[in-house]
Amino acid sequence: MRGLNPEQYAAATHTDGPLLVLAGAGTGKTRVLVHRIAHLVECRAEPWTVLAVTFTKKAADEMRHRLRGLLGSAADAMWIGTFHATCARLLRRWPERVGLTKHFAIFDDDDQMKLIGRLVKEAKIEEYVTPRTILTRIDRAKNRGVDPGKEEIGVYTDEHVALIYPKYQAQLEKENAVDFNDILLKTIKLADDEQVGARIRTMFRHVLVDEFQDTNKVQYDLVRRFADASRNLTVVGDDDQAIYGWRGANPRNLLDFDRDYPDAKVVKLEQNYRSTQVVLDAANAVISHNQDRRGKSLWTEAQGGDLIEQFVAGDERGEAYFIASGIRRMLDEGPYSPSDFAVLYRTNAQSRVLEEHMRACRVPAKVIGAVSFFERKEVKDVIAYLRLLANSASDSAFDRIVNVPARGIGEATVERLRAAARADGSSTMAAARAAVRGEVSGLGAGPRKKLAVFVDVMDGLASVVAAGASVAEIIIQVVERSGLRAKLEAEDTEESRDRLSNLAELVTTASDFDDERANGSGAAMFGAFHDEEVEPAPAMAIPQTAAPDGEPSEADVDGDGGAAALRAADQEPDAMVPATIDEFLERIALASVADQAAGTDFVTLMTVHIAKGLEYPVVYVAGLEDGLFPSLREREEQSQDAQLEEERRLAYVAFTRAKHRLTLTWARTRRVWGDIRFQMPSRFLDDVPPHCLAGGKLGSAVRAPIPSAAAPYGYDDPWQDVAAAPAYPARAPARSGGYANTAGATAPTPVHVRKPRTPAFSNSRDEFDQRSFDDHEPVFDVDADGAGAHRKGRMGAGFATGTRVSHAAFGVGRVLGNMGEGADQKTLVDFASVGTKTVLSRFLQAQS
DNA sequence: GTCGTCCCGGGTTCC
DNA sequence: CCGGGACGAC
Repeated sequence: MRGLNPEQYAAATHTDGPLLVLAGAGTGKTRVLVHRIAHLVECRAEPWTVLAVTFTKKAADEMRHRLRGLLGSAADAMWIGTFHATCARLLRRWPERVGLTKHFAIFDDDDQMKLIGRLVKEAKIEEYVTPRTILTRIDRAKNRGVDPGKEEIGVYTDEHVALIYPKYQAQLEKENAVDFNDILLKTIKLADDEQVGARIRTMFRHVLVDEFQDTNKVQYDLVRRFADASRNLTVVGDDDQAIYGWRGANPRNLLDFDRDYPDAKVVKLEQNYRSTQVVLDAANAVISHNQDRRGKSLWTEAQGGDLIEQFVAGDERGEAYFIASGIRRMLDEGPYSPSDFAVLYRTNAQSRVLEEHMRACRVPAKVIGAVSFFERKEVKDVIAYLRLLANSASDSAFDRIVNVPARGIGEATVERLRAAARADGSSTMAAARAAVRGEVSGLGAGPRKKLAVFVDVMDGLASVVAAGASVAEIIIQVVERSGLRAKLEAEDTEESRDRLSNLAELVTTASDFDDERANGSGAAMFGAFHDEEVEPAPAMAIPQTAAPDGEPSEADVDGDGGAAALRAADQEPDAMVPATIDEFLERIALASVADQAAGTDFVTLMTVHIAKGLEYPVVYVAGLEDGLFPSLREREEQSQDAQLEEERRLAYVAFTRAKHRLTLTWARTRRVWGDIRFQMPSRFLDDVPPHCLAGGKLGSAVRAPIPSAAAPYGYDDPWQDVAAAPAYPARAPARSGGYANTAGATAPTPVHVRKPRTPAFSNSRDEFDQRSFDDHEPVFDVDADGAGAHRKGRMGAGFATGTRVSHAAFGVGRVLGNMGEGADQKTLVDFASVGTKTVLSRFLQAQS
């Protein structure tokens, strides 16, 4: 408890009952949470009765990591997880209570859109609504715990949603799947269940929730249930950082917490330990314009500080160049390393030009978010194979991959299968099998043969799974047997090589997962750094593994076994599908962009949303333009004012990420979807007090009204303003934006942005480092013709340099060298298809 | 049924 | 400006 200020101490050592911690940015919120948990474990509660809930896995990981510093391995005994991961685990424990089976799948946005798209088409209403609209409405209703089919908009219910939603939900049910909202909703149902509800509501004696301002109604309802018995509910948040209104978050949950819990102790944390006074003044000035806030003001002992730089560029490339070259210079001159910098922006679309200029200026940078790895087409395809393997009822997975890679099975065939499946209430996969046996009418010999090929592929893969292959091995086999590898290799384009290497990356991910699972318990899902077996304290009976007969004894997990009971959820063996596939799929579905490691050697480029909770010595906020930041799009569910207030909070979050230096930039013109927009400075720039700014006020007298149909750019005559701007014919990287307040903008040497032939930094993680698999024998020889047929007993010898070898995923290549020995021995191979890779030797076969 | 070309539209933000 | 869907040619 050392080093806490009085308020922090009061929060950390609060005894029992509800506690509300209103914590401003940079006030040591996480620190207090961690100390509070440590305090609880040391004096008030057994660790496994503590539940800490976060929004992102990264936040959970961070918390566990810090807790380990205080508590050691006891930190592993408690339950620290995201809302969704926690709930998913509860559902896996008692799936049948809410109409699921243990192997339920999680539908992501893509799956939802595809399904709704199909339903919209079938209902022939595609001229009236887009699937996106329907999905948004469904999500919005579910966020609020309302039945989407019955939600009233104005005085009437949305007929299209009312038509589609029941079909949508029915299909989910049929596929044994849930969407993100269902995960939470069904968990609430579980907590209200007469059989198991009481257990869930008494599982935890202390419940702590981080970023409470971001909870929506359903999440709040859920948390209240978790804390139902004990009332030991600690919520921590900052109403000024409520930036998820668009996904149903309700800051009133935080603001009115002491109305629901009148006996709640309230602690305010206002001393900021992160930023300089200058940065705080700017942030406070912006947020002070908001009406609807609980009101607290941050202060710091770090008086003064570097003034805030501002820069206005001619266009987005000038802006990007200014930022990239500025960082380059600081790296060259200063005591800075790349990880000291973050560039924040409002929308992902801004990332690209920034990334390009970073590259051109040889600044190692990484974009977080945008198209997440798991959203790549080829990755999703392989995942769909896994999903279909794990659950043959998954029509959505079937749809996705029957014909990927193309094997001549077209829409007409699939539609017949669908009809057949509908007729006898089975899945399309089952119908495909029936068709191969000739039991589906209307299918000729041709389609039948092609379906047989597909069914064979799936059966072959099933035997790989049944033989006990690890997830990484299964994925390698999927890539091979599906023909994906062959197809991508045949294409042999830059893109196809890229895709192959993404698949290799997927194998690496799976392999990490296998490792974790091999040496951890089910808790590996939650703990970030789960390197060792969870140590139960001697006196406690935490069932870490299933009893010999495979069933964890109910008596053991009953009562106070909170975290342990959850961990036990995945320990029950299943005849056909190992829980590992489910677990892997779940992890992927619940992975978030924020979880992508902000590398230690990179400048981080990300949206403001993702940056919440992070801090950097030097921060650039780009694109401070009216209409972009604040975004002024019309949205149906929020008033203009409410929206603007949220944007303001977003700016507040952005500014307060900076520890020492903050630079605000905007561009007078910006390309949006190909055409050039003329931009006005953000109104938030006006709010920054002049005394904080290097060079005084920005030339920002012109205020853009909210865009309208008559003035789509927000003002009447865009050209009028351009006349004042520097001539702008050649869209070359802008030198400076024209206005003079550009301290530090020394005239740069013109740099032509082009893709460098060799990247300045290499993403040098070995893309095909499969690392240690389980120590069992490789399983590739499950059938004679297995393309990955693996020769046993040839370990440790390695391959002579120059030997031609083949690999299930990468094809043929030439050996460059060996390293390591035994099962871990690796070989460096120059593959024809994907270039040089390090692979485990036992996955190679010598070519004669 | 596949593959190429053209056209249209893109929800900002995420678990 | 991109990518996905629609449509037409093999």
